[in-house]
Amino acid sequence: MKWDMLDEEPCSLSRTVAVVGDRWTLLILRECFLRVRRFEAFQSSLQITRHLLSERLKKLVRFGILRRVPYSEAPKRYEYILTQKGLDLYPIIMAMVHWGDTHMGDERGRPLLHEHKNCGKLFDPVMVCSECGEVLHAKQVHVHAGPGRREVVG
Amino acid sequence: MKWDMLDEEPCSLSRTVAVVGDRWTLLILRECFLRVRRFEAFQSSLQITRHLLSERLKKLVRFGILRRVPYSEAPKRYEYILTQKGLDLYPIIMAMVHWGDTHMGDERGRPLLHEHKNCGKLFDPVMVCSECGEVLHAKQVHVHAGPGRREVVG
DNA sequence: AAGCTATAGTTCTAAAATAGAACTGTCAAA
DNA sequence: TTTGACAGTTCTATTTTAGAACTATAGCTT
Repeated sequence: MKWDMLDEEPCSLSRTVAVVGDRWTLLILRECFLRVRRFEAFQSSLQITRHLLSERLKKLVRFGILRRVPYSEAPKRYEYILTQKGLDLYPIIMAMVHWGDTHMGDERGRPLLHEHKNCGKLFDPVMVCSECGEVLHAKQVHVHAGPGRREVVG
Repeated sequence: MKWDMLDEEPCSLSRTVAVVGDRWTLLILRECFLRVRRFEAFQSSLQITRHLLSERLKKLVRFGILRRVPYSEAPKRYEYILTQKGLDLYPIIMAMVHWGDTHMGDERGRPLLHEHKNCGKLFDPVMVCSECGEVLHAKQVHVHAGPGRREVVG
């Protein structure tokens, strides 16, 4: 499979993977959610090569996940800010953080704790059914072909 | 950064990314959740090269996400089955599917629909706070350093 | 005015990962 | 005895990534 075809597959997972399915992109997004916005800041906190950082930021802008916003004229400088489409990636990032907390921890405990401002408590993210509110488990879900399905499933 | 160090970073996202942060691994996991279990089945449905498929399956077994279970003696043949650790990746996969449904759809509609067996309805996955049950948004979450934090955040 | 620093990149070469195809080994069925 | 299914492994060519150096703009320092 060629990767430039991945975002046209009849599969929502493939299409998401086409955009955020590589290591650096996910780490860049982590920084975005931690309020990092500038080229140098991404570079020094991630130790990513400048070349790849430049590439990935362009791609995220192209897909509408980041906006490139000028913060200084003369010299022209820009920062990268999450769009709504980008903010909507939050559940993906949090699901990954939570899985890492649960299954990849060491004896030192969690690197970060998350507080929900609405209720004031430290929390874990939980995925529930939009209809009944119950916690979701893979085995309780049945998959149907939808209208956008062609030959490949997903 | 070297990728073999990524799973030792003091960051749960990095550690998760070290395991499932590449395109083929995520697509293989999609197939796992769609009940695919055998080498040939993965290969033909994904069009992945046999070399890489072999590599990725080994890695997923090594990290305890898949179990390699014999289903035939003479000739010895195995299938790959999600462990509990693997099943726990479901929220990540579903979050990606949902983002793709929302932001990467085309005029044909969704490729797949999901039915929750418990309530019988077609649903979307929603991420909520474990403490108060409210829907989570990035801006309502405050991040604290936890005990396992060293220098890098995440 | 000349030189240093900060920021945001681009360009180059070497190393690593992936694609694509062919090959191996085991056994069952025709 | 030959063919086919299954689960890989091995090989070369191409693409991607790493790592370092370089470019460009402008402010600040001496």
